[in-house]
Amino acid sequence: MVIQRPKGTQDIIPGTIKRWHFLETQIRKICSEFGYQEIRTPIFEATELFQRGVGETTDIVNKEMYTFLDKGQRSITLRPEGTASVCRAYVENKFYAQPQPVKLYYLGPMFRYENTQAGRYRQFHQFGAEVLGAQDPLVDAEVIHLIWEFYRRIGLKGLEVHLNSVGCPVCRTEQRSQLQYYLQERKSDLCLDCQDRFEKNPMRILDCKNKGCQALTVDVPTTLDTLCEECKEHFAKVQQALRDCGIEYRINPKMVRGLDYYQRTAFEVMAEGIGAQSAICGGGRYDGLVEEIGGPSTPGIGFAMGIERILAVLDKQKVAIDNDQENKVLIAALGAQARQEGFKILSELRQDGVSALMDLMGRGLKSQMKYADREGVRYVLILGDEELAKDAIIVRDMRLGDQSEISRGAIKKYLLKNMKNSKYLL
RNA sequence: GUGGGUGUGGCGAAGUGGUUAACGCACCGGAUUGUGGCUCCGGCACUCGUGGGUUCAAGUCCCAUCAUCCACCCCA
Repeated sequence: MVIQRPKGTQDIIPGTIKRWHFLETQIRKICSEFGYQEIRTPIFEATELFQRGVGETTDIVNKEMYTFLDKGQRSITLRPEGTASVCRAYVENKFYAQPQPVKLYYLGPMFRYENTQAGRYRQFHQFGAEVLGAQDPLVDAEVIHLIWEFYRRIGLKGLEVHLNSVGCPVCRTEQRSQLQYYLQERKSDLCLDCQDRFEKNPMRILDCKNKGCQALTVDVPTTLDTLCEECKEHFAKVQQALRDCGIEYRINPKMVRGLDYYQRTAFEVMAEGIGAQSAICGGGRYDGLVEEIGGPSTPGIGFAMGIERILAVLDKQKVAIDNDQENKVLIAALGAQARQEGFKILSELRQDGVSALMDLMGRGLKSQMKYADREGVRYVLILGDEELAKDAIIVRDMRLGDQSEISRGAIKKYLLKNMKNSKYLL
């Protein structure tokens, strides 16, 4: 039997890699402009990092991790997200001793053992950024601004930013008791998941997708109703700063993210038309996380976006990615001697930085022309016995459909003169 | 983890029990013995996802299994 790729994985093949390159280029560019430096952390980490960082009550840790014992009996996990690793690296490399804040971004594969569906894979890719060491609400706005500007640049439209504040540990206590008090009598009407959440993580009942639970929680005290004074002020400043940089957002007091580490600001970006998995970006503030994994008390905020989902929206909105592969040259050689000579010319052109091809299948001239046409080649250099004898070569311009015979030594000069886009020549 | 749909050549897609499994696209070659994009002609299938079973006979029916798609849950 043919061996297939594992469930939920993909081969990113030449036909689509251009779109990845486009996004990767835009990501590096905007991060550099906003003052973020790339960090590359291991693809696998000690399992405990995610248990403590992401949280024991989350679905990610409970049922979605790729965990195994290595030959030294260490429990290892393929990273399901990037934030915990970045925080670990911040502590391990003593970034807290550098000027703060430390602004980092990452781009790479993540792994979650889930059932696949549209926009959901087991190996998927995230671009994320984190700011560590600053609690100023302006930082929250800067991070969202980066996201907003990135989507604008790559040409996505009609996205919605959902914003909320889930409070700090102080308001969380109040939130929890008010919520439990309110729901106490109707606990039995909640879905089974929510009955479970009632003790473990009552806040998550707020964004349960179950219709019955939603009906029961129409008037519940939300995270915004129970914010402490400091959190309230922080949230107000974040909103002011967002308005100052022209970002449209929608407050959603029932949005609670599924990772335990979030505090205060939480946000998601939603897109339409790509199936049920419409969140293309999620993030928030996690002021307790660095300390949780053993570092000094350090505020932090960040986001992650799914590359595959962005690509899905780009496809859906038919955003054109420009193609910079132009001005190719193909050498059409006829006969053994011409092939040998043609190969020499090919290598010389390549040394001059010209994007050049040659037939490698022993095709006849007609087929080589066809091949050139399909490869989008602009110039075909024809070399046969006749040309060999005269030390000449025919240059055919495929777009104009005309051709002329020139001397072998004049090839480079001819191409230089005619190729509009001279970046392909040294 | 739960529920539904699908699985025929590189891709798309007929065929629902009975001779050598249509067709379209792509690919290769020819018509034009040294010249592309159009046209015409021709070529290109060891396993109809895999493994069992029913039957004189299965791509067509049954079971299992795998993959894939969609949805729930959750998330990027």
